[in-house]
Amino acid sequence: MESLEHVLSQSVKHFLSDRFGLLEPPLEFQATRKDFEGDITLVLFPLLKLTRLNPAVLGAEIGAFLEEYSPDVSHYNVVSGFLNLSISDRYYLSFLEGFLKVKDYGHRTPAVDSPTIMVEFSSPNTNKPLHLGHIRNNLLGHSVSKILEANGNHVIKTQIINDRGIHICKSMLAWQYFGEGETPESTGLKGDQLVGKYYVLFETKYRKQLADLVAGGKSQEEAEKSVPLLVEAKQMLRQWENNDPEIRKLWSQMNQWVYDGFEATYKSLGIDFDSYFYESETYLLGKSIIEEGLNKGVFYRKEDGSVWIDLTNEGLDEKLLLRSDGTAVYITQDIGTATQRVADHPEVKGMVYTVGNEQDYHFKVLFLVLQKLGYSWADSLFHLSYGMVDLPSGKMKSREGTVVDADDLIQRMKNTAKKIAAEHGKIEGFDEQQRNSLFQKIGLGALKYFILKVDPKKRILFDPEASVDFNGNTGPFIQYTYARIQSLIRKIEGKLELHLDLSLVDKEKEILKHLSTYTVLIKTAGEQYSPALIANYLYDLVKLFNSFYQNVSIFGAEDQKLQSFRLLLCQGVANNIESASGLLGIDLPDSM
RNA sequence: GGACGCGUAGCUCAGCUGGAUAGAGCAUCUGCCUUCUAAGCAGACGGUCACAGGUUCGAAUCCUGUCGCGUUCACCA
Repeated sequence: MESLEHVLSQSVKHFLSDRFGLLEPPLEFQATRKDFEGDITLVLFPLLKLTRLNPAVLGAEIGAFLEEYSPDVSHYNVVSGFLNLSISDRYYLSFLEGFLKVKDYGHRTPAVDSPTIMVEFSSPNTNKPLHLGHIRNNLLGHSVSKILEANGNHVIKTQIINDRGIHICKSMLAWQYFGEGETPESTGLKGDQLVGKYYVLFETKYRKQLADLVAGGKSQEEAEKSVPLLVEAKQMLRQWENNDPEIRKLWSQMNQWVYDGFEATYKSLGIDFDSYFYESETYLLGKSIIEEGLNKGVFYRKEDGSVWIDLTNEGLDEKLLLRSDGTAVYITQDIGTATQRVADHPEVKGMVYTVGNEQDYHFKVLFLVLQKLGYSWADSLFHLSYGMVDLPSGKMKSREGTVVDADDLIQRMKNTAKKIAAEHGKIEGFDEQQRNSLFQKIGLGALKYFILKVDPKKRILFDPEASVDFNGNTGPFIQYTYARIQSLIRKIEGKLELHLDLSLVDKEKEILKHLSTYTVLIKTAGEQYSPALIANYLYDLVKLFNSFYQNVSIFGAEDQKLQSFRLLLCQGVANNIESASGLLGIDLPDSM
């Protein structure tokens, strides 16, 4: 179905062309403001100069034309420079008819030849558990994946796991010294929590040794270089790089513990991946591409042997790509990983990197490098950059123990859901399993919505003391509305038929108007990689619905036709809540 | 110092490529459960859209400058 705006544009263009000879007139439609009569408004200002008419006259001419020739326009009024058009109820009713016919109205199903986009998110280190920052990353990446799918793309969800380096050696070393053979099984701890415990222990012991050295008369600088634990950790990293079997074995085992732990967290977040890349397998990649770039003259070599790219023409700096000793730096590896991904998945046409905004500069450089190397896919790279999640006390710092642990937080959200549900007392008939599933849905719904409703590029202030709200502009509000509708739907007897010759009240029409913007919303959310737009849409929808629900009687409708329509309207809203919530990864309960 | 991002009600946030009197939630205060789920609805209170210029019929939105907050500019990742 063509959008209303499109249909009206065509008519108005027709008119302006016949009447004034205007071929490409600037037409700007917007929703009519509440205080005025009408549904959709044409802004006349841009047309005044071109037609040499004053707004009242021009508005009346266009309005009269539409009223006569457009079946959708029932009447019009002109207020200052705005032509307000009232749209017929029939239009909205037939819109609903079409809306109900398809599942996930407004979403496009990927076709065989649709583009494939790789979305990277999460990408954790393997030395400690996930925290609140990762939660934002995961929720964003996962939601954007779904939004891109809804826009008709194939999506491969992936991550690059930072599984090697000094950080994991620290955990390994501390475990060797102090672990006494502890395992997730023996302690009952999640694997990532266990490994994280030894990382923290390493840091504690390290600082103790450092302090002792300084107290023993060494300078700070000298001491930092000679702390025995750190020296050993570095030694361990060298052994790892030399493929020392013992070290590799321990490394594999501890990483596996961490992966199992991460999977449990992903599972409770409702998140999954299609492919995994490991830094241990990709960190050596990229060097050959640097050689290529040298040959092409994209890069240059300094006297000491290091390789650089000059980005001063792009307003950036000169950037190191390969150390003078020939070893790779961070970006070397990223160049390698990107090309590896396309080698593994030749169908990939674009990539999205979900990484915090502190790496904005890095990705600018990376994308420029890849473009200059001439890869066809390099123009379709996007850094999904997001703001930090800060605490009232400032930045989260693992060293100061102010990190909000992901598993803890999820558990706390569930507990809050449980507490509030108990206060409401509406779940008497639920068995244990139903209750748990409900608390899970609501607690996580609250958390996901809380994080996703904020524009990705803004930082989020998160106060762990002031618990996330469950009233107002929240996930549970949306879930609650859905549950209310399900309760209505359960009461339906017989088959519902939609008649198009009804007269609608404002509250009904407002909902239909809102639903009719969904298709454009999905497109915009995809273009802007923004789950926040979906969240805000959902909130507006649910608010409109609740106002309708509380002010218009559904089963008390005057006649059968009207009752059927209202129930179908509820059905449409429920379907739409389901579609949109799905894009945010928010699950919906049938009752709560 | 250069670059990038942000600055809207006491707090947390919306405000699309400029459009009518800047919107929600939380908090505070009023009403509404004998009728479809009150995690709700109806309403009140609350704003020099950081500041100053500019562009124009019109600016929270675009441009310039200033201030504030954050990030970044490593042969770290």
